Amino acid sequence: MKDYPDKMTTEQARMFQDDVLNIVGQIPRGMVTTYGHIAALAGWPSHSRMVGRTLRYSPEARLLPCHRVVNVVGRTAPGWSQQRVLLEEEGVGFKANGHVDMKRYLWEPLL
DNA sequence: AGTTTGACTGGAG
DNA sequence: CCTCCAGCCAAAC
Repeated sequence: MKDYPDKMTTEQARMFQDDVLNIVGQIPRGMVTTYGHIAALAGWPSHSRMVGRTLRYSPEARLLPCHRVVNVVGRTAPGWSQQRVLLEEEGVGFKANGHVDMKRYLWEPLL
């Protein structure tokens, strides 16, 4: 029994990236979600890193609220200080350590 | 075809 | 709370 997922085909990778972008477009204003949640919702729970890569390099991501994606502890993306500003503008609160207060602002997409 | 690289994650110290 | 560190895995080298 396979207890690990199959390696992605390039076709599956393409679909995964489409799903990621669609999911990001659904994050409500003033909320955030995580790379892991998005990967799981797209059907590949172990591909959180690929979610990050998709948002970083996909041109379409520019048109989406990708600033609403943070890591599992509420950490904003490395080298993108504007992300915090954008989130605070829509009311997302940060803790003293510079992380999003996930207790209040995490949006968990319905499966 | 082998190695390195991350917008990641969970756990250890 | 913070800093490694191992595991992760498609992509880029």
